[in-house]
Amino acid sequence: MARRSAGQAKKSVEELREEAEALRTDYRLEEQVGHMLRRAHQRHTAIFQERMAHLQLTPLQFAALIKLSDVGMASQNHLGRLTAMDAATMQGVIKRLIARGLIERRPDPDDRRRLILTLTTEGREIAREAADLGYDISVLTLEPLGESDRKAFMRLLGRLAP
Amino acid sequence: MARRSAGQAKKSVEELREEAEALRTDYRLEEQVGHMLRRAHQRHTAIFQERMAHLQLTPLQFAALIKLSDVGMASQNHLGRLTAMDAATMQGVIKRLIARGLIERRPDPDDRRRLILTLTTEGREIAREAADLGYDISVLTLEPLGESDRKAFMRLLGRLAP
DNA sequence: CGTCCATCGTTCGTACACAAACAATTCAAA
DNA sequence: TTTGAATTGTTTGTGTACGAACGATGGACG
Repeated sequence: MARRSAGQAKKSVEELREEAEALRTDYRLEEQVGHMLRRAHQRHTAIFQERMAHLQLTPLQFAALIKLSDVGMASQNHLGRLTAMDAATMQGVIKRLIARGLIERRPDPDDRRRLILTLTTEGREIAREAADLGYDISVLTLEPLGESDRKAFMRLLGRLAP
Repeated sequence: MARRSAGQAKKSVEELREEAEALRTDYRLEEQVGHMLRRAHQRHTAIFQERMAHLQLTPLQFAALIKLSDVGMASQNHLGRLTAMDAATMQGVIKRLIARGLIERRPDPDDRRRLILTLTTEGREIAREAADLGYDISVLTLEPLGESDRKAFMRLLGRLAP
């Protein structure tokens, strides 16, 4: 894991200083997975924002809409798990979608803890339209890669996002 | 019950329904780059948080610290560009690092718009310690991949984060 | 010399992201 | 059957993320 120098008995101050120096410039931020993942994600959301501008949907609102259209209905927490959002984040996302009239929320008669979410008619329309754009956005995001690189990347990325 | 006859002029209700179904499930959220990038990034920050817990550094605070230790000194906007943060985000990150006494800020005598950032002694120490952990975190993040897959992934990811 | 334009840092508003604590409810095990 | 653990949704607090507008400064141009 962290760099360890080969086992030697004693090290001079010089050697220690040199090692420390090497260690300092050795770690390059722009080559680290985390930083690159963040930047790739930044680029993707920029593309997303641009293509989804006229629908005024954020990536998370989009995800919730699409997923809800898949499963028909779901409780808040359940939809959150399906879209990889925690309950607190879901709170805000759903609130805004309800305010826009794309989603409806009603209590579950069988379990009074639950709130059942469904799409409104308008929500269904927007979801359909958005899914089309979603496809374009994915293509644009992967544009810098050739066909086979694209497949390879998606396969590997899938293993880092279990 | 629905018998599927090959190529016919008219389509049965069954067939139309099946097509619609196929179309609906055609766009699968969990297979889209954006969603997977987001989840991979989530996983990485979880690993980061865990390993960096005792230093109490967030990924962005870490990035600013490391980069500033690389370049010695920088204006806020400049450091922001080096770490891929916009000016508004930088504001908060720097504010918290100054509050913790890891960074110092003083006006640039040559350009009165600029604020020059430098590490404090403690900031330098923390940066050094954090860089070590940074290695571990990168390794852990890429752990699900084998050696050659790791290299391939980083190469491809680099093209999506220009 | 003045004017226009870019850059610097700041603030405001919106939207994630998630830990932590909470009340209400459900469910399982003693 | 009653106690206790787990689940559901909510709120609070901290920290990104970024568009948009702002005042102050600097530099290039005619």
